[in-house]
Amino acid sequence: MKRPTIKDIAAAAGVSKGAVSLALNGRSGVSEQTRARVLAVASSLGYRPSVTARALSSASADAVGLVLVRPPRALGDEAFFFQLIAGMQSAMSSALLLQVVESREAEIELYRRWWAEHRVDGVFLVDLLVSDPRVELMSSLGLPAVVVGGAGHHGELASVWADDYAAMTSVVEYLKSLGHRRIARIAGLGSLLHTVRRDEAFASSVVDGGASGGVDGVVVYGDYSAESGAAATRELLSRGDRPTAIVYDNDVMAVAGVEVASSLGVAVPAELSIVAWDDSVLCQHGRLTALSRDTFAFGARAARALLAVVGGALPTDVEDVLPELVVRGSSGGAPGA
Amino acid sequence: MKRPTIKDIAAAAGVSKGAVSLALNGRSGVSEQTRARVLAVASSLGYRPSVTARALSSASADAVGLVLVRPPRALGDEAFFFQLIAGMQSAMSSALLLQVVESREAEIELYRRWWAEHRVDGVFLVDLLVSDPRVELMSSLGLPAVVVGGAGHHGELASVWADDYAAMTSVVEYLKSLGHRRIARIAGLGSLLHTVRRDEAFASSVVDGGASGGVDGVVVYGDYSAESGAAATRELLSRGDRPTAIVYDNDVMAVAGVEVASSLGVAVPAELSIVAWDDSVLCQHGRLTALSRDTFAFGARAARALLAVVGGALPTDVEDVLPELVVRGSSGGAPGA
DNA sequence: GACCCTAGCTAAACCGGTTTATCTCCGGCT
DNA sequence: AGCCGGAGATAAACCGGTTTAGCTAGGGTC
Repeated sequence: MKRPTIKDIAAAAGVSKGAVSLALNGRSGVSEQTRARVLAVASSLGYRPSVTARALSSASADAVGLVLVRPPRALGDEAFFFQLIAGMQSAMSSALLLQVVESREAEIELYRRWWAEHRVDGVFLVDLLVSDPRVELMSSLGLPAVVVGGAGHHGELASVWADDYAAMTSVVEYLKSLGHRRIARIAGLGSLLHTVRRDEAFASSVVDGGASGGVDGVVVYGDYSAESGAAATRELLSRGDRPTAIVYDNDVMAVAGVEVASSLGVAVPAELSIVAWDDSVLCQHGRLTALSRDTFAFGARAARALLAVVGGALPTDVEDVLPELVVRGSSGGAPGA
Repeated sequence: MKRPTIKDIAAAAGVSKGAVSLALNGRSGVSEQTRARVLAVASSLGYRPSVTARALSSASADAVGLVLVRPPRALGDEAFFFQLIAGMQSAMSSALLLQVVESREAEIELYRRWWAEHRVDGVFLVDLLVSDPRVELMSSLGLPAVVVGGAGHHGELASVWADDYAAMTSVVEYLKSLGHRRIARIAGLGSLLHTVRRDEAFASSVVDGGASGGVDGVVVYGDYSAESGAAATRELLSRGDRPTAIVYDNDVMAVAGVEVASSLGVAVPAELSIVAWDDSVLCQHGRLTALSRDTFAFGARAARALLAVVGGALPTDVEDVLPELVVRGSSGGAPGA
């Protein structure tokens, strides 16, 4: 009652192991007649190839990898990643090898190992850094990879990204059009590429003269946690010339910001407009104006891109649809405007 | 510059492959002197064993599995699972093989395959059903497994669980003490074991005479989605004798319930008290009274239990701490009480 | 001195596939 | 008739480990 192996099929079909392998993989070297017989025997025996054995002789591993570098406890609140993972899975029939590690060094070591052992066919690269060493690593290893969320082109790698620059510009323009002249930004980790992109867009559209003239823009950095969002908001709101609008880099920080504002007696949106990046159940329920994108679909797109690269396709850059600003109750005209 | 294999070490240390294997795995059959030499050579060469090859010869696979049966898109909003996964990872050094499938049959097929190929050392079983076929399957396969969240004892399997019965009872008692006499419950999938447990506890404590006497209790089933929570709430609130308190089986449905209540002009908590199961950022920000437990720690505990079973320990049942009711703004005295 | 046991090691089989080298047979061409 | 080429198949090597059978040398026992 053991699961049948290629050897059993060979015996049952009266051919050699090698012939069975060729037949099953649709390669030439066996007659159509033999191939048909082998396939028949295989299916009648309920044969399923062993991914483990196959991986050992340097073929497909039937899995792709994702490594997240985070303090594990902080991860659970980030709905973004889970949405992304769910989306990836929806477009893949293979399994996802997931591991959370503490350091970038451990991450790199893991890639080396997984690839050397053919445990994965390819990997997703998230949280791209400015001049990220992983890009070079993938090329030198020859490990198929897709950069997820890092705008622009990265060496020889495929990437799937959304235009953070344009999105940030649209948010600032929206706020300016409402009469805001002191706009703040509570950013995420400054080491991440997309943070830098957003910084650039923010800086550029803030100083941009245009019809509305330049405005005052200040940036404070957080780490996506509610605590850091609250602290940053508190700092901004306690200034003499406090901003009339704040753009947050994620939903958790934005929600924390709303809390702080209300506890300080600052009315939202009458005295302070709040915009969150990345929509979620949290924003929907909190009625937060948010930059919304379909993270699930984004994940699915990333998975398809990775499968293509694994399949030998030339790496391409896929731009996701532009995040759309969903206006809810947390934003409005500037006070006195 | 290829990664060194056991063969390279053998050559460098001047012994056979077999001796190297014995030495590295701390097994008897080699002298301490030889072992030391082999270990020295191995570390100087930066040797890392190949999990793939090792798995093939029926040893450790250095990974554990988790299969989720869900429509993938619905998954992303369930912070619970991601918290759980993050917690699991925090207590494991091995990777997690994660796959989302559409059907229970596919799930079972996956367990068979993963185990036959030694792709995993063990699996987590979540969303336990009433008389779940997986329990029997694990025993017959001999696949180490831990039941996560299914109260009670399951065949020969280890389990990690929280006392849903006691928790539900405490919620109902709390509501009764506030004067509520018509209490409803919006449950999750009726096929899940923990739903049944909560049903039993709910039914029992609702009819329980005690000091406060019996109360009216009705149960409606949802599927954890915001839509189903909203629909169920709408149904309950449009009844003639609408409940004055509703207990939800998860956070997403509870939050949707708050929305519906306010859209129907039913004041929370003045006219309707709402209690959510499983606390989350969502509940915290929505100021929902919720049954809170540390899902992250729960996941970590489950991981440790699985590692123990994989390591050959006798399966045990570990009871998690009792979920604690965190009272926030969504619950209060019954109207007119 | 014959016998047995054991520690310490080697050679080889094995896990379940893929891949390469080799062998045979058959047909076509000159 | 002799030679070549290719199709179809097989045997064997290989991937990187684990495991078992077997060999050798040394020590203890009677």
